[in-house]
Amino acid sequence: MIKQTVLVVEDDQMIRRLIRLYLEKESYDVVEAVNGEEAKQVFLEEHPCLIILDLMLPELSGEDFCQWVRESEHQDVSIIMLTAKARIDDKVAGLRMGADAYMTKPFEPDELLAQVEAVLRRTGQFCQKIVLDGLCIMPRKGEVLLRDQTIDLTKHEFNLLYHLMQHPNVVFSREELIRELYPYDEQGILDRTIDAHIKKLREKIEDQSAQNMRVQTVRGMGYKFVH
Amino acid sequence: MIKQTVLVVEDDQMIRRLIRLYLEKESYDVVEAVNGEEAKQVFLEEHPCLIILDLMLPELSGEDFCQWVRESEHQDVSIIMLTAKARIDDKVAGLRMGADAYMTKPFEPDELLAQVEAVLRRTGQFCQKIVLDGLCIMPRKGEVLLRDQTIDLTKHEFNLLYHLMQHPNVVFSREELIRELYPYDEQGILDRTIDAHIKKLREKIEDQSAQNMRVQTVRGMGYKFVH
DNA sequence: GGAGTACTTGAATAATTTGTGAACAAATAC
DNA sequence: GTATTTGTTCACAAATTATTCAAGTACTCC
Repeated sequence: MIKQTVLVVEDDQMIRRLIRLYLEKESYDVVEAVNGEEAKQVFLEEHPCLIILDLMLPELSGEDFCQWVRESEHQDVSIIMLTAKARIDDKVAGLRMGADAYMTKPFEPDELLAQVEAVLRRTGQFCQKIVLDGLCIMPRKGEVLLRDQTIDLTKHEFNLLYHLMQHPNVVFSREELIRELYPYDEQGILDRTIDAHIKKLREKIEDQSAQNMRVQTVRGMGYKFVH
Repeated sequence: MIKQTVLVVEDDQMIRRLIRLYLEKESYDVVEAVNGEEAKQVFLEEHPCLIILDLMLPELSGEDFCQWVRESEHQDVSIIMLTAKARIDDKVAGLRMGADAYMTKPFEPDELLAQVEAVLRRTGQFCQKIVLDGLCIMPRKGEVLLRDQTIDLTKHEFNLLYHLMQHPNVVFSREELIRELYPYDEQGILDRTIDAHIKKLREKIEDQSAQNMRVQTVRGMGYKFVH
């Protein structure tokens, strides 16, 4: 359920689709752009973990887009360059420009996946997020966004929400949640304590306008995050 | 200045020497091993931040050494695989085994250097500088500029800031920061010590006029550099 | 509708977490 | 070797968060 978003910037629709299919099979979230200008926009909206970037683009070249990313707010995103050029100089230039890896077309999808995996092994954990119904939790940033607005949660509220959002629609007993929140010493914590945390969590993440809550009580069983 | 040791594991003396020369020209510290067994020993003694690993080795194969490293205490070291094999499957297997990059012989030294740079940039040992909100840190020079003014940081303050700035907005627990600051002997260092370093760091890098600090406390979780 | 159980809630209290200055220790420079 | 800088711990205050309790509300099953 934790997804990593990959932005594919490629003007050839067939290749874009191919990459999307392979990535989705490995359960990445895929977003696309067909040129550099569109890529900028999508990049700012989606904060992808990884960009797969064709260098030959209309409008704004891959090189320029790469440079723009490296000067941007989220300069730490990973970039895999993809191009028909096979000359060493291009590869060196691409890497020096800030790419993490460089692949030449035609490429084996398996090789691309292996590259994606290798790159995300290094950087992936920092940009993981779960997005459900306008609520976005980013475990490594310790941040929760409700409709793009940051909301402050305490440690236990955060961990509670994170655990529930990792398994939407699954009911967890209070006992299980206690074990989750107090990994070392859960003894003596009462069920009522979980109720109290759920209450404070709800105050922060529920819209009172909505008829049904995100975190729902399952009478006699526990709580679940519905989606 | 952060010391960067590269371990070259390669049985062919000429290639080993060639790589050493190129790396030393870029002022890396180079250590060598001619087979997997020797590589283990040197690895444990020198704690390199990068391994350039030939796969065809006597005694203990590159694959086995790679696996051993990934199961070891310092499993996060970067690995660039180097081999005469050019088949896609080998490349995929190498990357899946935990390599960060894969190069086939014969290789262009420039390309190898570009790969080294790209890999180290990603694991945070290389980059020339990180600039965020008027604060610029240059790891190779060991220098920090606040609005173009040099500021003096102690070793720990520097490493702390560098690690936080490498991953802006990511929360690091005190425990993680201790591991980062005391890579070989973290035992017995208290959380309070990190607080003390953060305090002194803040005195040096925060403008008291600004309402929110660059280095922020995330209660119950740790610290992060916000951007 | 009533009894019984399960959940919610707000307030009171307890516990934890962080900031801070001072003291001591260790490392480095002179 | 001494002086200076840097690093670590300690102790306490302040702020925040966690937990429990008790009373109130809602739900379910007869």
